[in-house]
Amino acid sequence: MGINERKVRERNEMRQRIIQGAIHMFMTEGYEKTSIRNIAEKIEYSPATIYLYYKDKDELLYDVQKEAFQGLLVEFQARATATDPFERLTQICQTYVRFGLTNQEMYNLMFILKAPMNVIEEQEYWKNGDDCFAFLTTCIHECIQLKQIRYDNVMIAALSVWSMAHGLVSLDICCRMKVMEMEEEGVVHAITASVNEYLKLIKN
Amino acid sequence: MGINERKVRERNEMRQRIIQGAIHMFMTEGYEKTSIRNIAEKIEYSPATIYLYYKDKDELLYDVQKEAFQGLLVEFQARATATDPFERLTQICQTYVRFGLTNQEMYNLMFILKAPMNVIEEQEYWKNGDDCFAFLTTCIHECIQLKQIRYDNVMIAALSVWSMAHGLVSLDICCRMKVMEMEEEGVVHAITASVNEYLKLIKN
Amino acid sequence: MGINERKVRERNEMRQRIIQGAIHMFMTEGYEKTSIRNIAEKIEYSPATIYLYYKDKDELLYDVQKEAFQGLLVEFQARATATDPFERLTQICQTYVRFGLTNQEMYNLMFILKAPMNVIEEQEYWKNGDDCFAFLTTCIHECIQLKQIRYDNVMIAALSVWSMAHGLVSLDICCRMKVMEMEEEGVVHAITASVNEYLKLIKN
Amino acid sequence: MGINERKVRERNEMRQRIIQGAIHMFMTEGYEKTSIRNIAEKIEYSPATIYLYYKDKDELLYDVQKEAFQGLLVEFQARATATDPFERLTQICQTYVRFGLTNQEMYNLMFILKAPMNVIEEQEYWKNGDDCFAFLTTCIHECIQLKQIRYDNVMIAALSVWSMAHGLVSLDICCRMKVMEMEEEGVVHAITASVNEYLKLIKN
DNA sequence: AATGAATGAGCTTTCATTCAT
DNA sequence: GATGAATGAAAGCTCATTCAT
Repeated sequence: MGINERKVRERNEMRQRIIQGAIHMFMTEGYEKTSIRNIAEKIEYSPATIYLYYKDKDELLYDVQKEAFQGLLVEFQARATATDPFERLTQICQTYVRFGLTNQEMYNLMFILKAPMNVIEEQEYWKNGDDCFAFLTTCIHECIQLKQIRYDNVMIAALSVWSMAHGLVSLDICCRMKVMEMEEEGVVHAITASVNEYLKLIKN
Repeated sequence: MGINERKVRERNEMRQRIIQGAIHMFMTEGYEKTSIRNIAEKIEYSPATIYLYYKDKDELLYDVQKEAFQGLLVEFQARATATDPFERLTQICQTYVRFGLTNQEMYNLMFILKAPMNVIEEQEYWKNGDDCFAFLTTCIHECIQLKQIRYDNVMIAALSVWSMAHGLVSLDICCRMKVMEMEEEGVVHAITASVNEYLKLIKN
Repeated sequence: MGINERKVRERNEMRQRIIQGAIHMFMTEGYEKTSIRNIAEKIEYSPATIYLYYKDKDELLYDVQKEAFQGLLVEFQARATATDPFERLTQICQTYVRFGLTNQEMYNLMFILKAPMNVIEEQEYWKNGDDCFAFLTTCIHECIQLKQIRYDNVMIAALSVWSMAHGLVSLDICCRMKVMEMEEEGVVHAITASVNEYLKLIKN
Repeated sequence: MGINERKVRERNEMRQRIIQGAIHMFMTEGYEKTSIRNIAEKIEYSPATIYLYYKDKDELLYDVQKEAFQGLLVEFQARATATDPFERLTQICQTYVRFGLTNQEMYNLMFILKAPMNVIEEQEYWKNGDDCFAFLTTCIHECIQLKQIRYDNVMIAALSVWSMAHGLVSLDICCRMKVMEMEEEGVVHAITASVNEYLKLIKN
């Protein structure tokens, strides 16, 4: 028993080391320059070793993404704690945007890059995003039941809230905010304002 | 004068040829498989020739992006023709979403990919997206003046509308809709519904 | 004694398991995709375990080859049973060709691939092929004694018969029959015809 | 005109350089250790350069094989010059065997290795081996017309002669002659003897 | 203006093998 | 006896870019 458990633990520790190496490469060098070789070098193992833990690069990226989502969930649980559903929804939105803007490379991997999605088979759904999405959905469900928001369909409401937040964050990350003649500071302010306006709009 | 004009014209014609080759590669093979070599092959010139017209790949992509935006503008001008500002806003949103979902690779280049944005210098703004954004802004400006929508700040309103639409389209393109257990068909329906709900919400 | 015998038996059983795994890989995936790792996976042992039973890959292949030769010998014993030597020679040739064409990957290992031959030291002879070759030689010896064939030297005759059969089979396996403009079916027919013609030629 | 011709010539010269580099690697290091990188290093070019002249490794090997066949054809033309068809057939066989035994690695590439055959599309035939095979076929055709040999079908006869010679040479090259307890010298003698015996057998 | 030729740098992946446990 | 963990070495291949002509 103990021996098996140790083995499993060690295996997980190694996977963690790889994941952390990948995250480090992402954050310091960006996605483009993150290769299996680079990650291996970073954690001081040979490239071949990584293939003992991951079938291919996409699988590794998928796990890195999973890790990133756990980070977002932790943020949600720490910052979106209000008992009032609508108040909590506000906190969720603010946390989401804040997370995206401060962890741009991770956000990229979580919501924009295609690679990690390749491991998801046809007809299957995207498990990594599950818990965070459920966190949002649950909250919205409560909002609707209490008639706090002007949506009646949970799915549509959840998708809308998420899209608004994602739209704002991703346009910024992908540098598209440069259409507007604004300072960096102004952009962040506009994003926040837009989220708040949106929340006001949907409030009953 | 005549000679110079001809030269300029010829130069532009060649640039067009390159751009069209790139667009063709994008649409038939996708962004990942679009390399300078592939484009050159497509238009039956040597890779080196492309470098006579573009400093590097990013500059070329920037111009392809510009072309793509002209396409979107044409769509706007053709489909968002209502004289009533709010009605026109509705048409703009629908056209945008429709364009994104039917030209995914081009949308990718226009709003998601980082590469073409590298040419924009610090402090400069993003000229390619200009006209399309102005089209939206103008419309929203009118909506606000006629008090047709519940926003009062043009910038915030424009950013919000755009973000909502972009959020929906890009989450789909980037396969993130897979969190929700929906058929492909259902997804498109949900996107449309979300846009419509949003327009209802902002309507005065 | 009993203990030692059991150990030897167990060791042989394990070797058999490895060999059978290798054969399975050969036949289902072909030689190119047969790696130590694949074999180990197939028999559900670790790659390292194989090295407890075989010094290196070549040694393992040598043993797989030995097994394959036992298969050919069994075929000879089952199908080349005529008491008349020349008739038996005919049966041997037909069995050989048939075996080669229906077990191409194994034939490759037995008669073409270099790897398994690396274990044979200088000055040593090739024990794996021994029994099968003896089966042929014995038969030819009888043919010569009864003056049924137009050869007088057993070695030369055996080598000739073998070479003719091997030439035909291996040219087919190695795709060299493609010089001739023939259908797949025609090729098999030509091989059979060539063998028969050869037997007619050497018959006294 | 002159310019184009020079370009074509230079291109062929480069291809020759690559081919010769490959041949050199083959002969000094053997097939297994001949990689694109190795060849590139040998001729002091970068690996990428080779891909300007050959689509992939198989295509290069196909061309090396072509070169090797030209070498064999030259040998045929130099050594198989008798006007009497049967005599010429004898010369062909002897030349073939001699060529195989003295250029073992090239023979391997020409008649045994699978890689160069991958470029041949389904339904197509193997052009590289064409001329040499025709040289043999023509000769046999004449033999048959003059009733010098005991075969009546040209194809069967050609295939038989070739198979006998190839069987002898390839069994030697692939070290299978080690079944027989013979010195290296004895083996060569046995091969020669077998060819001669065969020729005697088929002679009318 | 156009290009043929070339490359440095990089990629993902696979393999036979070793060794401490 | 068995293995999990690890790796050095190598493979084929692609790309953006440069430069002499």
